[in-house]
Amino acid sequence: MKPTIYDVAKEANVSIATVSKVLNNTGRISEKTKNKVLDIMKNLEYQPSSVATALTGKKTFTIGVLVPDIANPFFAEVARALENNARELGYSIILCSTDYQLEREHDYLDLLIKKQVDGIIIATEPKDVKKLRNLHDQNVPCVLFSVDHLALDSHVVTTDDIRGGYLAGRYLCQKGHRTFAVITEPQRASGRLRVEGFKKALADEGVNPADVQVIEAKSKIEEAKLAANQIFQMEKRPTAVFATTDLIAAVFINAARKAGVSVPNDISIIGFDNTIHAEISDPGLTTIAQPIAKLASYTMEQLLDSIEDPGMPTNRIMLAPTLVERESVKDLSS
Amino acid sequence: MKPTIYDVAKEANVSIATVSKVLNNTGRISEKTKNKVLDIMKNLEYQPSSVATALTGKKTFTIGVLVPDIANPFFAEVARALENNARELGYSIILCSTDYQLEREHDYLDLLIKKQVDGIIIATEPKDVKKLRNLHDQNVPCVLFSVDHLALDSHVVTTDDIRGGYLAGRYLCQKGHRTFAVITEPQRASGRLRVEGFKKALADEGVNPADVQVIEAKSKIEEAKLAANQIFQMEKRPTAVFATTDLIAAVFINAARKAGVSVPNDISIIGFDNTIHAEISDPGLTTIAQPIAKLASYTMEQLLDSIEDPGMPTNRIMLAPTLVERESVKDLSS
DNA sequence: TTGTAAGCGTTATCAG
DNA sequence: CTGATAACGCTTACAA
Repeated sequence: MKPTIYDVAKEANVSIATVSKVLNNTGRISEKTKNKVLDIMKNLEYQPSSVATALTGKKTFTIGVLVPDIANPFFAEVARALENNARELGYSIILCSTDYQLEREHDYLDLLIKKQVDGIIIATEPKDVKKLRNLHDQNVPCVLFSVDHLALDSHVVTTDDIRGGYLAGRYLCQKGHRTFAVITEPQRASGRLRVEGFKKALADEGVNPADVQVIEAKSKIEEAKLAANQIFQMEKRPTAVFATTDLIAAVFINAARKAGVSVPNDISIIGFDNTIHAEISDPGLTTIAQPIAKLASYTMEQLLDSIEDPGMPTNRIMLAPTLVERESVKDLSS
Repeated sequence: MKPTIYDVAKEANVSIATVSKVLNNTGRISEKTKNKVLDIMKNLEYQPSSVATALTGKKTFTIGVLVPDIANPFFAEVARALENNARELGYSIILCSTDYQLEREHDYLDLLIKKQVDGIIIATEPKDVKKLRNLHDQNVPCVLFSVDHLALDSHVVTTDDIRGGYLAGRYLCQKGHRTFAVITEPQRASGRLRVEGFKKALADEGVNPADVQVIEAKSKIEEAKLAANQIFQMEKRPTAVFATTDLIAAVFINAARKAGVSVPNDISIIGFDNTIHAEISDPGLTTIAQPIAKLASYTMEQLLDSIEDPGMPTNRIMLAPTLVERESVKDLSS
């Protein structure tokens, strides 16, 4: 059996209270006994049980992270960033990948509550407001990551999607483009916001947003391929395309090659997220980068703050995306 | 505050023992009180604290998963598969991404022990045998996933890498190829095994394995690019290349295009892992698929079994990979 | 400076 | 069938 605090106490001829105190550096204890206890702990390879600690101390130092799909490169990056932050702060992460299924999300939420996690980070599109309200009522601190929902008053840390779309639109216009198509995920609020920002940029640059052809596709290979081909067959083919995810854009590039359309010579494309797809595709994909590391650290900060002070006002933090220039957009202006 | 078993008991005018019994369906209790208690639990939205349960019952229903990098598509898939299995079996997963750093691995291992996880799945290359022995001594069930180490006698579930390499080699030979290069990760044991199998296949097909040019590269974009270009500049350029990861192969394909070398017309390539890179690349990458879902379910099974019976003999399970044919290999035989 | 004892939310063993 | 009560490993007043 693993040694307990009692084993250490017995071996050191002190009480468990004393051991506890040297463990937590609380109270006052003589250097001598302190060292003795420390020594013995080392010898026995004593590790305090955080289960027991949690039962008394009320904290588990564990937080739950809900993502729709950990195999999606964006969320994988997110998970890595969050986990990194958590580790540095002494927390560990229970990973919950809902596979876009509401039921799993519910199950996980219940599970996390049972496990007494100190907080929850939600990166799945909030469909069931009730359930989330529940969390709030149960005093489980919770922050929404890169998703938003006005009906909820929980903390939110997100990329400024409108601005991201705007950046994409403005960039394309500045490169001399005037006719556009957009491929977007209709279910995701972020997708809609990105398109909104995109159109706003066009308007500001004097292009009629109504002329933009919007095609809907989930961020899956097959759907993206279909959407791409739809664009190649248009009679008035646009000179530039805005895809609201890198996966869609990467598939677009390959589909273009297959259709005998050259990127960026015949058609330009800009993506969103700056995942590995953008880096690996050929030509390299110009894209809007979400500041994942920053998002993650702000998220953890919000979460920990509201663990400390559950009554704190709910902030909505919106971080600016940036444009990463590669080779998928042609300059038509010169 | 969240309701406890005492709240339920008081409300129902029974003892906590009774509540506990209806909760676990143990002992005998009248339908009537049972229903009463059940009702009240529902009303109060009572969730038993699994922290308290863990303290008595000795099980946390949590397992730790160590991966080198969750943002690597292969490990992301692995995490998803493991997590899926775990969820179905009532376990949750603490995700630990070590970023290939030994120190982090140590820290995580200590953490997991403190958290009293019921078991640990290790998918990182075992560098420090001592630490793992420790786990064994501390009676923490543990299974190695897709890595192996003869010095360890823990459970192992892995792909038959030698066979995978063999499949790749045989396939290329059957397609009429006779001159080869290999790009492999030298640090990973799996990389070495894959190459070994590859050479074995060549030998069986009458090709001298000594003629194979082996180039080393980590599975990173930059290194893969370098390795690819090295091959394009060879005076005796091979007709086929075996890359021990899909990422390397995907980068190779793009580098080829940039170098004016056509895949598969001028040179053929075969990858390993069947990640999203293989699917998305153009041309589609012929590759060796690891049976991730199966690996995951066997792993969980081994782990749970050895949680039940810590003394069980340590199995080494090796699952067969399969070849997934796409368009990156040219048939030279006809 | 150190020790005693209550309490955290369960489970499990006995009695009743 | 139901209820006291000890035990799990630790923290934290409060005593000594």
